[in-house]
Amino acid sequence: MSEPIASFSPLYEQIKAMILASLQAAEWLPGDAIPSEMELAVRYAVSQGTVRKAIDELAAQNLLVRRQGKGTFVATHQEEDWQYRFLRLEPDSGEKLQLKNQFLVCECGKSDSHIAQLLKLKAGDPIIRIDRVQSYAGKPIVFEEIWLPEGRFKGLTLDMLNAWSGPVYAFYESEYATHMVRAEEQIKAVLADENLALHLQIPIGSPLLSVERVAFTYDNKPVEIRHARYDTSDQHYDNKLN
Amino acid sequence: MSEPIASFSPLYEQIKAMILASLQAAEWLPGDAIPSEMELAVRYAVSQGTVRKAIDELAAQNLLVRRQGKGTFVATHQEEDWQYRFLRLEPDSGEKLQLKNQFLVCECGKSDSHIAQLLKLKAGDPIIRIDRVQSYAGKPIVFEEIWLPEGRFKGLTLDMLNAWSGPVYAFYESEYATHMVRAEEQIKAVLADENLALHLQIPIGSPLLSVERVAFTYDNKPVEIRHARYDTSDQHYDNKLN
DNA sequence: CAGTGGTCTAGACCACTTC
DNA sequence: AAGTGGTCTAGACCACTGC
Repeated sequence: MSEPIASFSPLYEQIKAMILASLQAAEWLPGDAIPSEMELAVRYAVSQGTVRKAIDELAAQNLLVRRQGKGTFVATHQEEDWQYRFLRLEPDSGEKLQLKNQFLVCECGKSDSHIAQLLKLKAGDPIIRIDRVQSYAGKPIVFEEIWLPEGRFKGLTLDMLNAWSGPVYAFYESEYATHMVRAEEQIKAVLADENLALHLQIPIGSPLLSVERVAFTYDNKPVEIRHARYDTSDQHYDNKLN
Repeated sequence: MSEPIASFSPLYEQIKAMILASLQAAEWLPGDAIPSEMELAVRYAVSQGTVRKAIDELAAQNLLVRRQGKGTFVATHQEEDWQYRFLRLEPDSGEKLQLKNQFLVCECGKSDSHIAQLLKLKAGDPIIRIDRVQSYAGKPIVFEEIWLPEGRFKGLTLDMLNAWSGPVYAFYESEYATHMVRAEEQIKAVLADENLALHLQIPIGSPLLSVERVAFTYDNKPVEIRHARYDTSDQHYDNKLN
């Protein structure tokens, strides 16, 4: 009888947990429809309203997408309007940002202690390091370093990346069954060093936005580190506060 | 019979609109409890569940705060944990940021066309301009210019600001019945000019985060412009992406 | 027309706060 | 014990999609 510590957990939370487990277990894949509310209600032996509340919250977290008349779908970075869901950079003009990708480096190495800690690995664990430049209107405006745990992204090569057109998160999804759910960014202002100046074709000492991102999958596991530098001469980082 | 354009509006949306209207009309003030779900259900002649859904969404937007057993309250910037709800700056150390305020300027003038446009005024309309510096651990790290429409903030003086201890948004709330609901920020990297270098006690040419904010009240009306510069040597702008 | 999600209701009961 | 929000149910009906 001793219901210990966590004093009380509503039914819909348990349903949420079970749906989440199915997502983690890849029982339903990104883009797929999950079973209807009625089916899930039967499966979990609860009322439709309870399933509904569970799905509502998962949809609010952007893990699921509801489409009236059609069903409820697993969120995917492949979708049109999801393409650059985590990108907050925006031209000052208000136009839509269209980025052109160029991958420069993709090599395997050993992680230093900083990256290892962020990815919850041990220092020295094998890691993939990618460099890329992104251009807008012919001008390079983003230089980005990416670190991935080699275990989850075995066999990744520069050629695969350059063959891919579209967002990197869609690539991870389709090639490595890894769906990014959320991310945390830490932003600073820095000065361009020689290397950055070269890649972004700007003078040394130009101000740049430094954006360090950790991205997470379903189980809240960090699986990607990014360190981007944005040239914000003609664009800005856009943020809504609620 | 001609239900025109907006084809369909659920009941709870209409309830939301009516609650919002009461908030705008200051029928319930920040910090106050609004009537119970049952009372509202009677008032609007709908079921409790419908009122509930309306309140749920307003609470999700941080306009209302639910407290089990106590009631539902109008959100306020006076609350402990709401003090710096819109401030995303955070020490790299992970400690809690404790800012010390110093107001430098508070003067009335005429708005230029840029500020006027953002505040939806006419160029030349009277406007209040405030400068301040904020320090952490004895070091000045934020320089901020603030613009307010003179109409809504009549009689604001430098002395009033310096007499106030606490967040500016709590001040607006208690002195000018103006509650901020959301804000939009545009962030860039810039270099410190002579003036900024002086205020932040850093070398000219140091990299700074430029943060331009527009803050809105209930009716989606912009009522405050801020242009802040953050020294991000030992702190960063923290952002969560979902 | 059948199937999906979306809205609305009415009622029971639980958890938390206050008196 | 009374009052608040929180959970759960069962059932009716509406809106949208696709066959």
